[in-house]
Amino acid sequence: MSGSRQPAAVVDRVVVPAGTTASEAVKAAGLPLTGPKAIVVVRDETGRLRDLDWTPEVEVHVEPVAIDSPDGLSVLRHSTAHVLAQAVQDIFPEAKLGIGPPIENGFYYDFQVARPFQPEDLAKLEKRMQEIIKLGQVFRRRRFASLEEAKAELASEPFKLELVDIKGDGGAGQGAGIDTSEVMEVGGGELTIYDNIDPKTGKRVWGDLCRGPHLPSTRLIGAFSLLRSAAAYWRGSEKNPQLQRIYGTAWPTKDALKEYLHLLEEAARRDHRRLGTELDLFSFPDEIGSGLVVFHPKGGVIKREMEDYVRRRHIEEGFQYVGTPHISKEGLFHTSGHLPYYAETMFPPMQMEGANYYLKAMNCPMHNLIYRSRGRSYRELPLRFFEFGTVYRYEKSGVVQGLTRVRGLTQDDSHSYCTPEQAPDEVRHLLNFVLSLLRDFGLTDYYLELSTRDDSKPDKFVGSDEDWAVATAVLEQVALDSGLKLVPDPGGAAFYGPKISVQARDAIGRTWQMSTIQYDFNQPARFGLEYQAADGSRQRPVMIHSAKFGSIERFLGVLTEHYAGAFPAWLAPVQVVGIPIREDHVPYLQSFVDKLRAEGIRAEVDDSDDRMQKKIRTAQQQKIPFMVLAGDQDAADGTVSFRYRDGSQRNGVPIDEAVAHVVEVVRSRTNEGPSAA
RNA sequence: GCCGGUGUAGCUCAGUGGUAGAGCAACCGCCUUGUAAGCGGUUGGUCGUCGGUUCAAUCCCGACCACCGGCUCCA
Repeated sequence: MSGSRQPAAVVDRVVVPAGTTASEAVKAAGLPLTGPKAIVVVRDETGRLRDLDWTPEVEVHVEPVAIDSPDGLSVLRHSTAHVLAQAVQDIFPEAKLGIGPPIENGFYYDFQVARPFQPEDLAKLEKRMQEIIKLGQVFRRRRFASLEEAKAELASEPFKLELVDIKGDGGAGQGAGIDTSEVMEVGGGELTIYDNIDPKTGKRVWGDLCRGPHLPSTRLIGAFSLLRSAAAYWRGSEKNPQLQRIYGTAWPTKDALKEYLHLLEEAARRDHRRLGTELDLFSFPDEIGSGLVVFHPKGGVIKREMEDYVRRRHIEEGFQYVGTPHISKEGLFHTSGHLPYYAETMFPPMQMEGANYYLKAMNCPMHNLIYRSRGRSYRELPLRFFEFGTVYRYEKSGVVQGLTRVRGLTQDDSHSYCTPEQAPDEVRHLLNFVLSLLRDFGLTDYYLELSTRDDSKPDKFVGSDEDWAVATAVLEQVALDSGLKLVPDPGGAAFYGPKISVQARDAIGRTWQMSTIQYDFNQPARFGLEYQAADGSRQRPVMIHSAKFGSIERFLGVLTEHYAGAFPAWLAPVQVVGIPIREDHVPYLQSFVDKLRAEGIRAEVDDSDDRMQKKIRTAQQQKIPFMVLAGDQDAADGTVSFRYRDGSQRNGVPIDEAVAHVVEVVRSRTNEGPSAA
């Protein structure tokens, strides 16, 4: 979610004369030091952010950074995290400090406390934070003369000591994932603490090991809110103790905070789990088990429309539709190489006739068997298999979530077998195809991620360095050629090869990982896949895995949130509902609806004994694209009257024209409207 | 899997150590209506499951299941 971030105003550099503070220079340049556009830090000539009380020894040119710029917001949030930590230690003196970095739209701080935080605690902490902010405490940077000095001062903070020790190691051996640069200058040779000073007394009231920089004063924290608390493993490893994390958000102004909280509300309103119940789309019966969904008739309509369309498009793009079973003997997954890597996340095997059978967690091994079922010629390549393959994965109990993280899912999975020479074109073809499909469903804003091998963890990946290099280069080139933004994801590759994933932004700016394209040189070798080349020799194909939506279930969830349940007409479970003004208008509307049904439109008449206004309300709540009303007037004129979801109307439309209108909107597969506007 | 929270009617939620209530939905009537809730009535719950404490448990305790928020993980 990207909130109301605005691009930083282009500010001229200001000159800080030797021996004076950055603050004085900013002030001399006539820039604000308070208010919603306050300059809070400066960027020096090396690109490093500096506190406003930084006093360079020689004249420097610096770039003022405003509180509402991306960097300024990070500083604001980082400082707010400090205020939170101070409040926590005021109220819970035994609390030990973890780390407290800014994150997108907010911040968090980790603490070790005797008792996990309760919601009431957050309210108390917010109140204490308000007091601290009101005091206008000053953040002051202080440099430790030595590691020993730092350790002596931080003796009562075991986690901070650990961080200092890590630094003492020379910063080496830090694979465990935490960003120590948050608390200290990695490689910068500096160890600093920020003291919080009460401006009235000049006394130090609190302090925290931190690299900074910080706001000049807590007073600049315009608005903040603590959002939730949760446990988090120290330094990100489940082998370490769990600390209690408090998440919060902070903004330069109350209005900006309000706007962000509205966005969160909007996200909650769109939650597909809630809409799935309200619109009667799907449910997760306890009796079946966690993470296993059933689609109700209305959800089934959307799912079928999606599948029908996607199947047709695959066939148009040269894919051949195949089908495979849900279980297999274990040997198959040994051959493919999946079992050693994923045994823990596959459902445990069942024994039958002396063999172990696994529920399948991936489709590719079975597609490989189809490839191998007979000799293949180079003339067949690229050979493209596609299916809706339902797979089962034993997701840990704590991670199952709605449709986005399930234990049974249907992949729109394809595998292209081609020569290494054909691979770049095939990847390009797939990328264009997946983007066109996403566009067809109304997702038009995306960027790419390139997931590569982590060379420091060779046991997580199989294959030679050369093969990885080739595969990665092919994907990278295609990604670059697409012109889309490309974000690296080191270490994110599957064990058998690198991947491109498409991240799509939804209507309220959240991004979701959708399609993936993976280059795999491993499985063809493991399965001994071959084709006969033009010269008669036997050659090894490469295979390219691709899922367009990833999982049909998840994509339906994403679409539900993207459209807030108001699906485009072509996907809507009920496309038209007829609303009679009076009970005796039902037959008139029924004949209209029959005409629509003859055209394949999903239409019905609301013949309940509710009043017309109530029927409109019901149809609105069900987010039905076309409401069609008819009373005496329309019946006499041979017309109907449209009310659309957005409340707009088109009255007195002749029957045939009305039918043609609905049919046109539905068949166009437009993702807009419909509306009279 | 780990930490915390939650679990009462189809949905949203009250409630209490003495075997339960509202609104909406559903059903039955009355009303006959032109663009977001007409009126009345009825039905509906082993209070997530199992065990314990107690004369008595929906309420207290424990285990399990599920969901929510995170962490970790995500072929």
